[in-house]
Amino acid sequence: MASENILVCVAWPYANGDLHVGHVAGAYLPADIFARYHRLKGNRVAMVSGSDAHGTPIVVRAEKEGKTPRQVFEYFHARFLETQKAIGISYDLFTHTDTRNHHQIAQQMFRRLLENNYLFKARQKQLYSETQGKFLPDRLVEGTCPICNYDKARGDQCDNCGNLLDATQLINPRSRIDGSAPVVRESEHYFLNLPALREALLSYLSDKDSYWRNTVLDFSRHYAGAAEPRAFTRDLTWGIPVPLPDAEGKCIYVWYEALLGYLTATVEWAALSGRPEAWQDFWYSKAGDVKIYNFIGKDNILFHTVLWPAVLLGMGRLGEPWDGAAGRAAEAPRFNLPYDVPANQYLNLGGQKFSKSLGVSLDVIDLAAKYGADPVRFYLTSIMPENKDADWSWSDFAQRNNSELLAKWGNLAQRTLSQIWKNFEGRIPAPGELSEADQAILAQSEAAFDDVGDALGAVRLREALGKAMELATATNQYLDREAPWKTIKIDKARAATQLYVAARVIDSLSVLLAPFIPFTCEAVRRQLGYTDPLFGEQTIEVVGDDSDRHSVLRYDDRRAAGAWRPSALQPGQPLGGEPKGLITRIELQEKS
RNA sequence: GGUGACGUAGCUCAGUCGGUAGAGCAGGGGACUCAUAAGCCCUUGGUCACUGGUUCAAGUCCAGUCGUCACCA
Repeated sequence: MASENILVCVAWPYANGDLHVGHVAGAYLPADIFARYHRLKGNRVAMVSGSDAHGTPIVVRAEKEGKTPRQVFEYFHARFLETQKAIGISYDLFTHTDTRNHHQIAQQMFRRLLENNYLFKARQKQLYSETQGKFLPDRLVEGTCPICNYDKARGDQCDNCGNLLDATQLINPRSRIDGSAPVVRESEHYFLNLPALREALLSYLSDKDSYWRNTVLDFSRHYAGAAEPRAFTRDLTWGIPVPLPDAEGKCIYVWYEALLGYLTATVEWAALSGRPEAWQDFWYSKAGDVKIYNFIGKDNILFHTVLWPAVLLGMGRLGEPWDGAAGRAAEAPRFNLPYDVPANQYLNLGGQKFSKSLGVSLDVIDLAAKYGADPVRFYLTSIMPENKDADWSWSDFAQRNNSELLAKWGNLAQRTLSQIWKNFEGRIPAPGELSEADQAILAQSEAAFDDVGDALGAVRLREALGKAMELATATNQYLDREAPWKTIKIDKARAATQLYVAARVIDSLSVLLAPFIPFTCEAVRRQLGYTDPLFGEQTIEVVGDDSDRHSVLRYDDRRAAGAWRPSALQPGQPLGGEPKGLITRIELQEKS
């Protein structure tokens, strides 16, 4: 089968607060599972994301803490790198939006959209703070709600009656920064002409019925069909400046340049890999063998299914050369649009939304350190909010870990390998003739590569994990029926065959489960005596020259030897030492 | 307010073209003992949110209600 190019785009975390398990369950983990599967499958994979470094909340936080916006975002960016490494999110590149590369391409985007007439200027009324000498973002204004008279309504929405507001309608508006009263001023902005792209967007959305989630599709179509122009610029200081002489003090609206990060991160990844053109293999459709997947949370759906495709369509004839030197080729390739946007719902904690300010949070690094990355990954996959919101429960976490991950998978490897270790000098025993039962379980393990693979390919991850676990259960059943611990007392050759068969299925399982619980699977692989790893290595590196130095997460796959195919375990292979338990029991005390 | 999705056993979820509900875990019972008191076998749990409609027949289609969530100047 021809190999595919799979671009795994992951939502960009906003760098003004730590990540929590909700983020992991919603976007990063599903993306990682999916990317690992495709790597094992032998496809060309690039998984990219980064920190969203710009925008108002970072400026506000910086002002509050007496820091620069850069200091704030760099602090969280560094923590993002550690967090994602700890939980094993295998980005080919996790960068950020304040790189030279990103700035340059974002300004290119703006120019091309303007040239192609998808941006137009219009005046907009906005609240202006005279004490601060700048326009106030809606959310930084407070006042009395014109609908319900609640006196602490925010500029974008009233928390009391729930209605969306226009900040200029607020009665007695005041700045949330210094309490002063802002005035209404007109400001000129660029707007993205979505109506002009409506037909193209609806056409793009027209063939997604068979595989898009129903939480995504109808919603997107409805919005695309009624799309109005949307502001593309903001009066901001911390962002990417609009590249026009008469646009001082205006930046590209942070959402659009953050979305562009999928493209700019791929460009940066290609450059760092020493093949600067490689990004085109994912973004320009040459042979129809490219698929772009966007892993996001449900709050971001419209941005990825409508606004981002609109930008890509609008840039449309952007040619090959980013420097523009070669001009616009008449037949320049078009950008690939997202093939699938498998948006997840939310993961809550004790029925409440994750919220740092309310103390509703779970630190990912802590969890990984205390319980191991795989138990957390396993549990989060089991409850992954693919169709509806899910809830983190400590008792459920412990139960899943002890009764499923440990009992079925960890124990299966342990019981098999320890018998081999004790009775066959620590080497994979040589099988004799295979019985029907032996052949049946081996056949089941081979079929699992298709079953589990199909579900993974369709981004039905919970289902895929369930199917892989079924094989583990079947193998436990096989062992109980065959009882090699009894056989060995009367027929050692037969016991050798039984344990060889079990070890071989476990070897297959170490691949089938690897996308979900890579750390445990690597450990089993080492115990089976392999010396090369399934996956590559994640590293945090500093890249760029003096004026553009930044830290990134990278993935080096040169040693990766894993392949999505049934085990060909060699008899005689020495085990990698005395088998040890893979999973630790979780005993719950105080937490519920 | 508008749009969309979701609401099935204690928990997490399946239910394809409509034919009176399934799995894993938890709970109960049993035989074994290689294994981290794990594994295996058997088993108890459901007015499928509510109301009305279409139909010989609805968890499954239609309308409405309630609840949850997200998005929308």
